[in-house]
Order: sequence, then structure tokens, then C-alpha cells
Amino acid sequence: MGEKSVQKRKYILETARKVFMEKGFKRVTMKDIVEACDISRGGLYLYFESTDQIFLEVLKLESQEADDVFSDSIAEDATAADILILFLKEQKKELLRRKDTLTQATYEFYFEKELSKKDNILRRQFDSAVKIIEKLLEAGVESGEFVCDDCKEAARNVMFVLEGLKISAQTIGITSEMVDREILYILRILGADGS
Amino acid sequence: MGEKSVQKRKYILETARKVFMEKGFKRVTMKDIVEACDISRGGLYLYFESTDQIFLEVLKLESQEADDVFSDSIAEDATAADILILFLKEQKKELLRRKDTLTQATYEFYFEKELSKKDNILRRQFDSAVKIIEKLLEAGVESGEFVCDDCKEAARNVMFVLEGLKISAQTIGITSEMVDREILYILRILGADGS
Amino acid sequence: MGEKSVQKRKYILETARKVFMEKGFKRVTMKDIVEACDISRGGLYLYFESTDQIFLEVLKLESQEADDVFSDSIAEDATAADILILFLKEQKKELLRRKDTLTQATYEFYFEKELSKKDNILRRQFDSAVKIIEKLLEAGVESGEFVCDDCKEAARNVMFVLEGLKISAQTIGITSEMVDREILYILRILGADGS
Amino acid sequence: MGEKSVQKRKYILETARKVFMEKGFKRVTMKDIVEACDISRGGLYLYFESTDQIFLEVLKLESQEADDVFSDSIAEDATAADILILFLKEQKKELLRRKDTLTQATYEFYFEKELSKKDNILRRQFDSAVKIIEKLLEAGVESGEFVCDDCKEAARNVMFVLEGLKISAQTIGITSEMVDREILYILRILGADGS
DNA sequence: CATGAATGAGAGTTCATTCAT
DNA sequence: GATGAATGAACTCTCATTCAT
Repeated sequence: MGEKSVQKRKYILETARKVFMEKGFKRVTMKDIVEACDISRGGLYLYFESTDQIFLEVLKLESQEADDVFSDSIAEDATAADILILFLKEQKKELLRRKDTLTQATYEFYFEKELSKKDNILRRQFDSAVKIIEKLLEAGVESGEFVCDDCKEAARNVMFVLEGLKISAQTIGITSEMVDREILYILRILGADGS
Repeated sequence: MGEKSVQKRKYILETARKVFMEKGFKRVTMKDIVEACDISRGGLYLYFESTDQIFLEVLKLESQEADDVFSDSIAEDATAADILILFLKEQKKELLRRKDTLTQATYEFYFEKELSKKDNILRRQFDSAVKIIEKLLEAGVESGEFVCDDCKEAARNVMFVLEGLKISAQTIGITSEMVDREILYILRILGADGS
Repeated sequence: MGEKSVQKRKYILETARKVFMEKGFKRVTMKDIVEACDISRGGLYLYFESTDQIFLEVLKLESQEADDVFSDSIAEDATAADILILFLKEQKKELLRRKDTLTQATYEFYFEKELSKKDNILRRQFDSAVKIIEKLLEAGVESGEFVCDDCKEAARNVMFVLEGLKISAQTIGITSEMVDREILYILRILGADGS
Repeated sequence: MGEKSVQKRKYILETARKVFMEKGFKRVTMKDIVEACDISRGGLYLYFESTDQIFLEVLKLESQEADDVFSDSIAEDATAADILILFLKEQKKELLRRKDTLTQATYEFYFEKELSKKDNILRRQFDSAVKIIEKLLEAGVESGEFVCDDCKEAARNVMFVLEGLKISAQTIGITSEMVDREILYILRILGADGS
């Protein structure tokens, strides 16, 4: 595949991403993507063979960029609590964006895949997030910012709360205040007051 | 609609329920339900006009029964902690059933509805669950079983953790041990040890 | 068929007549009639076996009543010109009612029947109208009100103009003034000034 | 849409035209047209989205061709009376073809459209025909071939008679002689003898 | 007589996917 | 590589008609 094809591939993925954000996963058809990209029906098939494949690649790009963004925005002299709070604030922002997010599409996508295929991305993201939070908590414990018996367990709990908020944002609706309350609750448990 | 059709209505809903459990919401067509029920195409339309309507009614039945089951299984002399633990165990059982559950279908269903229409069932269930847990915690605080500053907040947190577990069970997969760990974590925070 | 059945038959025909006036012929289904009559599906089939049959019977009733109405409204001392003008005015009224008329339904009905079956009603009505107008013209000639070489031919022409107006009212739309102009034109040709 | 599809579009319209001539408008389904054209179900939808649209386009083609045919067949040295008679003969030919005509379909089509949308084609055709006849009559008056007080009114009357004949041909049936009689009557009124 | 549940044929419509150009 | 016309399967929905009660 030449230079040109790589570019077109990327263009398609970026356009498809917007479509998935708008309509979720299931409702998106090859036709939708073809139309959004303004390319020919057959043309799309030269690059991808199904919405499944396209979505997976979109997700891959997404997770790469997510890592970058996160590490970029950490100040040099940030404390563990600072970083955790920053992370939670980021999550909150994403939660509340609701429709401008791949969240829904991602859930829909993994709903219909067998678990065997699931550990690919979503699970890896979850696990790596747990690990990062765990390190953060341990660092915080050392510096006296946090208190926790079992930091791994606490980290997992944080992630489940976030997952709970995320899905709730898509299904029952959630306000900024509700997220704030949860964040404060988490921080209080960890012995930090979130100020 | 006479006696007979009430029965058939119920039969259709029960059969459709199984279909939704198997395939989620989006992938289910009227044709699927027709075939599962072994009735005629037009016959189904005599009772329901869309998968939306059918699903909503399935959900209604479901939530009624859920209430019944829960209140049935509470022992006369149960303490607050007993009841909470029972509740969490129930949730765990449901979580781990994964595919034999309406969870996925419910999420899919509410994904495509506007939030305005969402407070109907899912939100109501969430809120009422929060209230019940809150009462439980307050009772537990009084009896010395639990400790919590703000029981309402703690109750909400419990629900979000459960939601997080529920969605994770559908997407990244979850083991019995993972659920147990979360339950223990919750109980520890509440000052109970879950033994 | 007992007393009761005759009454119900009539009720169905009267109700169906309204339906045909509203929707024409082709768009009317047995279901429409069943619903308009508020009777059971099977019930309708006890009396009629198709919309065709129902419409034909509606038409029969209609043509009987039409005759009655016309002869009723003729004054004792009316001249030929008076009667012709009265007739044309009646036709005008009906033309302009447009949707509240069986005209459209009748056309639609006869469109799909073979000509062999057509001389039943519509043709008979046309012919008898021609004859009546012919007699009228002949009487008018005798009394010096009208002038015509061939009264039969003139009568036919009047009827075709009326048919032309009738169909135009249904298709391209027609105003009261347009009808008036045609009526005046006809009367002028017949040597009457329509005053 | 390239060169090729223009051809196919035309092919579909021509085939559909035959179908409409045979079955009228209402009874024609997309399936009928698909089968007549021997193309795939989806294929038709590539070009047209409804029988309504197809019919309207058939009608457009038809009216274009009608204009051509008429102007083609006028001799260089034809008098006003010659042309009018030619026009009436053309109309007669079409009248008597009855089933091989779009007349019925056209009526059916406009029956179910609102008047607002009707002035599109049918009304325009009517009006322009009136104008042409009017010019013809005025030319004929000047050359001494015709006599008429109000040529516009006379032209309108001619058109309504023709409409009357047209609809009668479809509903009660009409013979060649009947049309001839009406043509002669019209010409006599206009002071020409139609020889 | 009357009911209305049930059937199944058939119309409309949309898309994934292929393939000649 | 790229196009977009074409196909056909799959779905939704509506009714005429029947038939057990």
C-alpha cells in the first residue's frame, strides 16, 4: 500500500469516527461511512471489509491518542493527588460530553463480541488504567496524601465507579454535580479531601 | 381483547424476553419474535406494533417481578447488614449470568432513546434502589453495623459500583472473585467486614 | 334475511358511502369499512363479499335517490328553460362540492371494470339524462325558449360539457365562475340568455 | 449518474409507461415495474423512489412528445379550420385508443393529489390547449372560417367537451360515431361545417 | 347471526456485497 | 486503485379472508 493509500485509510477512519460518535455502532452501515467519506461504495471495500473492522481500527487510534493526551497534560511538579484529580476531571469531562464520545459505540460493539475477543483493547485499557491509579495511590500513600490498605483494590474500585458513571451518563443521564459528588466521595475514602 | 388474548400477550412477552436475553435489543426483529413465538407475521402486530413497545413491556414485567423476588427473600429477623449483603449477592448472581440477562438489551435500548424518555424505568429503578440502600445504611448506622457520614452519598456510590460491574461484565468480562473483592471493599468502607 | 339484517345492510351501505366520498374507491379497504361501521371483520362478510359489491350497491341507492331529488324540486309551472337552468345549477352545486361526492370513487370504480359491465348504471344514467334534456329542449323549442337543429345532439353536447366539468373539478380544479361561464355559453348556443 | 444510467432511466420510464397504460396508476406497484423492466428490486430504487415519481416523469416525457407530434403534423399551408380539425381528429384517435393511453392513469394519479400540486402538468396542458385553440379561432374568424363572439369562451368549451368525451371513453364507453357527432356539433357552432 | 383472533401473501424499502469498466 | 450500477436477501407493515367459538 503506497503513501496515498495510507492517507486515505486514515481519512476514512477519522470520518468514520465521527459517524460512530453520532450514531453508535450498530446503527452505522457501510453506506453511512461511504456517504460521510464521499467515496465510492466499492472504494471503501478496498480498505476495509466491515464496520467491525473499521470500528476496531478507530478504537486503536483512539487509545493511542488517549495515552498521549494524558501524559502530555501532567505538570512536572505534580503530586500524586494532583494527578489523580486531573485524571478524574478528565474523565468527568468525557462523561458529560456524552454524545460526542465513542463510549456508546464501544459498548455496543463489545456487546456483540465474544469475551475471547474482548481482552483486545477495552480490557487492556481498563487494566492499564487500574495499574496507573494503583501506582498513583502507592505514591500518594508514601507522600502522606492518601490512605489505603490495599491500593490495587482501591484502584479497581475507582475504575468501577467511573465505569458506572460512564454507562449511567448514557442511559439514565447524569449531571455535573452527580459526578462531583462521586469524585469527592472517592477522594474522601482515600483520605484526601479533594480541595 | 378478551381473556384469551391476555394470555397470548403474556406468552409473547415471555418468549420475546428470551430472545432479547439472547440477542440484545438492536439485533432483534419482529421476525425473530414471530419465529420464536411460532405465530404468524400479522399475528404479532395484533398485539404489539414494534420491538420498542415489546421491550418496554418486557422491562415493566421484569421490574415488577424483581421487586417481588427481593422482598420475598428477606428473613424476618434479618439485620441491615444481612439485607445489604443479600442484595449484593443477588446482584452478583445476576452480574455473572451475563448472557442470561436483559442487561445488555436494556443498555442498547436506552442508548437510542432520548434522555427525556429514559427516566421512565431505568432511572426510576436506579433512584429507588439508592433510596432503599440509603434506608438500609441508616438503619445499620443506628444499630452500629455501619458507619457513614453521608448515607445517601454512600448509597449512590454503591449503585455506581454495581453499575460499573454490570457493564464490565458485559464488555470486558468479570469473574466471581472480582465481584467478591468489590463487595468486600464496599463493606469495609461502610465499616462492616462482610463475614 | 330478516328485518334486522335489512336494516344493518342499509346502515353499512350508508356508512360505506361516506367512506367512499372521503377516500375514493381504490383506497378503501374492507378494514376501513369495518372500522367506520364499528362492526366485526367477519360481520361485514356476512353481508358483502368485497368493496366492489358494496360500492355497486351504494351506487344503486344513490341513483334512486338522485331521481327522487330531481323530480321533487320542479315547480308546477316551470318552463323548459327554468327546468334546464335548475338542472344545471344542481350539477354546478355538485361539481363544486368536489370531495363530498361519489364522483371520484365512481370514476375509479369504472376505470377498472370492463366496459361490458359498465352499461349497468353509469351509462344508463348518462343516457337517461340525455333523454330528459332532449325532451326539455324540444319542449323549449316549441315554446320558443330554445333554438336547436338537432335537440338530441344538443342534449348530448350538454352532457359531455358537464362530464368535462365534473372530471376537471376533480383533477385540475374548477371555480364557480368557470362553471357559470360554461352554463352561459351553453344557454347562449341554445338561444336562451340564462337570465 | 453517467451516460449509461441516463439510458436505463429512459428505459425504465418507457417500460413503466406501458405498465401504467395497462393497469392505470393505483394498481401499479414498484414490483410491477421491477418485473416489467426485468431488473432487481433494489435496482429500481436507484433511479426512482416511488410510483408517484415515476409516473410524474412519464407524464413529463409524454407531454413533451405530444407537443412535438402536434407541431410536426401541421402542413405549411394549413388554414385555421384545417388545424382545428386536425387537432380534433388527433384527440379522437387518442380517445378511442382508450386502454392504450395514459388517460386513466393520469386521472387516477391526480385524484389523490391535492389541487395545489395539480397545476403542475395537467392544468398547464389544459390552459395551453385553450390558448392554442383560442388563437386558432381568432385566426379563423379573421379569415372568415369561424364565427364566435367570445373566442376564449368557445375554446374553453371545446376543451371541456373533449374532457367529457375522454372521461366517458374510460367509464361508459364511446364509439367513433359519437365522437364524430360531437366534433361536427362543435364545428357547426363555430360556423364551420367540418367537411 | 356475530365476533375478532389468526393467517399469510404481498408491498415497500434498505443495504452489504460484488463486479464490469 | 477507484467507481458506482446492480443484485438479492432481509425487514417492516398491512390487509383480505377464514374460522372456531
